[in-house]
Amino acid sequence: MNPVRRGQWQTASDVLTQLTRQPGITRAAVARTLRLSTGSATEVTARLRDVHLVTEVPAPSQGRGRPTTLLRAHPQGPVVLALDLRQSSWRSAIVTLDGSLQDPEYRRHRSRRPQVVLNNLRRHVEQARQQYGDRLRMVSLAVPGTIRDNHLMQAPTLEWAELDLETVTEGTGLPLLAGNDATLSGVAEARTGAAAGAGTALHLIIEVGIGGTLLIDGVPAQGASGAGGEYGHMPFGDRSRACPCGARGCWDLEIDGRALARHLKQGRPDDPYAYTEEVLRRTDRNARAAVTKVVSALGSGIAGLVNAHDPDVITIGGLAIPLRAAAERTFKEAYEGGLMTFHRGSPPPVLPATLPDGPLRGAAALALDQLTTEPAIAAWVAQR
Amino acid sequence: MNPVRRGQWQTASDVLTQLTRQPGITRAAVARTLRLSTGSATEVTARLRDVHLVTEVPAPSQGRGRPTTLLRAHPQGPVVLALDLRQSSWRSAIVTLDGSLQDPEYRRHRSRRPQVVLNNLRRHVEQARQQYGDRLRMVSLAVPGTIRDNHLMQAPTLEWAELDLETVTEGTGLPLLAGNDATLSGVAEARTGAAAGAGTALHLIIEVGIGGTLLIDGVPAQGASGAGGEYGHMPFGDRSRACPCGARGCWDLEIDGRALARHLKQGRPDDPYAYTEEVLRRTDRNARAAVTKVVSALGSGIAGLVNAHDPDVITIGGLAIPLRAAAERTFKEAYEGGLMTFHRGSPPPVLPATLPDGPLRGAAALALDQLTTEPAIAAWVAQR
DNA sequence: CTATTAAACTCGTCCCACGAGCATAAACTG
DNA sequence: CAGTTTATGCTCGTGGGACGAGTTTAATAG
Repeated sequence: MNPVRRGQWQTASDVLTQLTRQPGITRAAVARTLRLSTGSATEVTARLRDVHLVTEVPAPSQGRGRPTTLLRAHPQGPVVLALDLRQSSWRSAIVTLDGSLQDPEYRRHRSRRPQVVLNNLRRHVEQARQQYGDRLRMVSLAVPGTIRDNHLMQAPTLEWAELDLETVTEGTGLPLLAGNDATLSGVAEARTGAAAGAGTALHLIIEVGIGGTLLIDGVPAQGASGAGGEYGHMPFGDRSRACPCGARGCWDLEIDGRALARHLKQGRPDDPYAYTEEVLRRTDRNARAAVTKVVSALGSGIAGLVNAHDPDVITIGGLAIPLRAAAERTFKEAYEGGLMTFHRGSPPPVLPATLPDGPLRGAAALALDQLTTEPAIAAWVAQR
Repeated sequence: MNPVRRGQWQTASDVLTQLTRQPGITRAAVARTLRLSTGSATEVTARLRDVHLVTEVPAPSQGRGRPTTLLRAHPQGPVVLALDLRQSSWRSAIVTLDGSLQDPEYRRHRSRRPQVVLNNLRRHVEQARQQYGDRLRMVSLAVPGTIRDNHLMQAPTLEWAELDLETVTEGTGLPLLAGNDATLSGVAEARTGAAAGAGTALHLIIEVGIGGTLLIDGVPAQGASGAGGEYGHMPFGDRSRACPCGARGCWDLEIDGRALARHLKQGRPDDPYAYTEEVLRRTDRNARAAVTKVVSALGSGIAGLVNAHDPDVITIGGLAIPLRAAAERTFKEAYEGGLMTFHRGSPPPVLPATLPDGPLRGAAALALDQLTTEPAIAAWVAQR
């Protein structure tokens, strides 16, 4: 990376960051929020146009005054390939600087063997590389498992062993950004979803076990190697229970289908996700009691995390939404009861997540963060 | 705050930040780490000299070549008043941009009544204001309690009720930065102590209960209102036990003198800190067993936090150091046993904190962060 | 004393943010 | 419909400051 002249592209970088964070923003609005003079705004947009980073389209007029323009990603501008790997399928999209998703794809796995799946992804990357050439700058991948330095460490739902994910971009020279799906959906919520604008947000999602992330100004606390956010493996539960993760008393074991089955005195369900949905549909007393216990464990755990992190807002996703809905009162009691007294006056709201394609959007967002840095812009300009 | 010209004082700000983070750094070293050309280095230091922000003293020569200079805070440069309020005393120091502490003071409280103590602090602030005039830019205050927007919410050791701390700077127009002492000592450790250089660090300190903070690149995760870091109030403990904080099953209740007393079937000690030291001095079987239980709760709790945050390093302070030392083996087992399998290959090190005046230094560091921002520099220059 | 080395200084160049003044495109107004 | 109001965009002169090439300086090594 060549040394970039200090201050060069500084304002351009700020403008592009605004654009990714608020797609569809007008040029005048950018100038206002960045406190740019109209002269600077003219200049910086002209420069960004010249280097094929943005285009402008007339904005619908909003009252008096000369109408402004909407900033859009340039049709020959840089793009990111976002991938979302799930248990039985994967999806992808090409993402532009204004955060819009193009060429969405959805494919079911024919085989779930890691090599086969990764090979399919690699072919997809190569194809995008063919189609977009140098416009494709980065590949971002959401995975339902613990990620550490672009390696998959463990993936309970996929049932894969440790694995190097960089094979996906091998040979293309494209940088890869792999991340946990729960973390990435948290990023999406914190930027454009239910936690938009929050300084500190906590995102939690139940599928099999519970995952999540702490977000500070929209940036996930990923830890030393990117494995942060494994809230399911904090010892909120019964120490006599061993968790497949290797630890004991994990919260994970108290809040998903496995916990429900245990309360209902049944064996470990094959598919804890489907099993949870099943139990939620039941109306009998035993099922309700089991759900209540799980919801209580959920609420008090969240309260503990609120005590620790003091978030502005908590977003919950996956099964946490129907679980809470099935026992709102229990949730409220467990949540508020677990808070330190001074939080109870106005407990931070626990909101359902709103973005269905959260992991994909979050993956895209983190990749776009890279593209809008000064060095990345300078590299893009130099290469043209 | 006037709009500051974009990019103005950018490099100057970077240089000053370097100076606060590595006191005693040479001009040549700054230029290298910031990748400044020698021309820019000459220019920026000249400018900083002109506005009384730095001075240079000849550096001891280190081999061949023209000798460089050490950057020092200018004798007429801006300063911060750092205050560290403790249970039975308070201390203060004037801190300059190179992080050196001047005019250290140490006073015991004559009365512990909040109004009296705060009044003494206020008088001290006024005195510093007299002495330093406009050079004094900010007051930073470390408090052993939960802080929220410069209000003290609860302080178990001080036994104070809710309180507005801004009375301390009232009438002076000086900005106040109040923070929890454990959080601030974490800042100090992450900048110049045992966790120096860590991207993600976790700091935990046991006095009465356990406090701490998560630090990302030396910046504490303070949460929505600054009350983050109350790790003692996560439900790692027995849910049947109510905590004075209002919640149940708090970790706090498992790792300090109160826990030891419970294990030893004694009542709540008046001074849990002194009580812990007492028990640590005992060599009888009961005492050892009680300590072992507490150390085990400490180790497995830390493991849970490592699972959640994936820090590079954990620093422990206060009674956590002698407690662990009293049962190293138990600690290691509880800690490593509580980690997710993939962390066990190289568990993040748990290091004793090294800075005795951590809260004071951390308070100073956060205040200096403010002083070295571009707007603050511009304001300083404009005012002269 | 001379060569070597690392760092500082000088100066021309260029990028770009800003502000003042002017131009423009819409919506109101009578 | 013509004039007014309003928000925005454009032009251009100014100036700060980062950079790099070339030069100078102050130390050590031999």
